[in-house]
Amino acid sequence: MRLAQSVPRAVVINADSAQVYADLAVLSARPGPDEMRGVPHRLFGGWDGAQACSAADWAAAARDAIDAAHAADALPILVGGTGLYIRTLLDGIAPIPPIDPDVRAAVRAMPVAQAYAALRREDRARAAALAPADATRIARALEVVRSTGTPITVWQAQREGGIADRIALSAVVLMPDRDWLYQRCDQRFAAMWHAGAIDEVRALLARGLDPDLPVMRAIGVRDAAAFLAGECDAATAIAAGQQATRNYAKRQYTWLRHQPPAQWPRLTHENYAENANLAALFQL
RNA sequence: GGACAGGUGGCCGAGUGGUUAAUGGCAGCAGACUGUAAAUCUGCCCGCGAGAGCGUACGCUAGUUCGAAUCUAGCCCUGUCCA
Repeated sequence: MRLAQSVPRAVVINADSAQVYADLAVLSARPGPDEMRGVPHRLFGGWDGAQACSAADWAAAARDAIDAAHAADALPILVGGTGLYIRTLLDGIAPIPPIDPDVRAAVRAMPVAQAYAALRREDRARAAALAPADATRIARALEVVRSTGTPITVWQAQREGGIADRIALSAVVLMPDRDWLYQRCDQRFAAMWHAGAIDEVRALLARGLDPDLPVMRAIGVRDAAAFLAGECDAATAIAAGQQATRNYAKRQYTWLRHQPPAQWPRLTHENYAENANLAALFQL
C-alpha cells in the first residue's frame, strides 16, 4: 500500500527500433548509467545485432515489460519514436506465422522488379496497392503468400495482441521547431562521432553480419564504415551522418502528424507549457 | 603575358541549332505506412495563375538564323599548365 503523496516508481521502456540493439550504444544514443539515474530501463540493448527485431517481437517484449511494471506497482513510461512499434503494441498486428527461412531468403534475394512481377501473379490485391519499387513491402507480401499460402491482405484483416483497451495511456507527441531540431541533429551526430561511434562500428563490422540486418542499416553505421574503409575522410562521413539524421527527422514529422491517434496531443514550442498531459506526466 | 579546359535552375551534373522550363542525382517541402520502420515508397520542386496560359531563364553583351543553352565575335570570371 502506498501513501497518497508518495511518488510511484517508474520504469522506462524503450520504443526505439535502434536502441534495442546491444551493438549500438553510441550510434543509437542509448542512455547511459548517468542518464538512467538508477531508474530501471527495459528493452535497451537487449537484442543481439545478428537478430532482426520485428515490430511484433518488440511489442511482445514491451507488453511483458509493462505487465511486469504494473505487477510491481510501478509506472511504465514508453519512450521512443518508432511509430510502427507503438502502434503494434497498442492495436496489435496480423497474426502471421513465422516465415519459412528458405522462402524468406529466396524472396529477399530477388530484384524488386522480379519480386513485383511474382507478387502480381501470387497476390494481385496486394500488388495493386503497392508501388512497383516498394522493395520492403513487396518482399514482405511475397514471402507471406509463399510461406503461409494465404495473401497478406487476408491476414491483415485481423489484428491481435494489442493492449490499448486494457491500459490507461497518457500520450504526448513531441513536434519541436524544425530548424532547431535540424541543428540538434547535426550536433548529435558530431557528438556521437567523437564519443566512440567509430570504435563501435569497427567492432560491429568485425562481426561480419549480413549488411541487410537492421543494425547494419542504422543511421551512421554506413558512414562510419565508409570512413573506416578509407572511402572518405572524417568530415565527409560526419556530414553524411548528419544529413541522414535530418532526413530521418523529416520522416518522423510526417509520421507523427498523421499516424498516431488524432487525440494524442502534439507538443510544439508554442504550446508545450500549457499541455495538461505533459504536466500530468511529471506530477505523476 | 601565353596555352589549354570550363562557366547550365539552391548544389552537383546532362544536354551541343528546333516536340527544352531544359535528362539525372542531391538538398528542400508534402504524403503514404500492419512483422528489417533510424526501413521502404510516392508526389511537388523558376515566378505568377484553379486552369488554359503568361513571364522570366543556361556568365555578360552584340550577332548569325524562321528558330540558340547549343553557332560566331568581344568582354568578364574560374581551374590546370607554361612563363
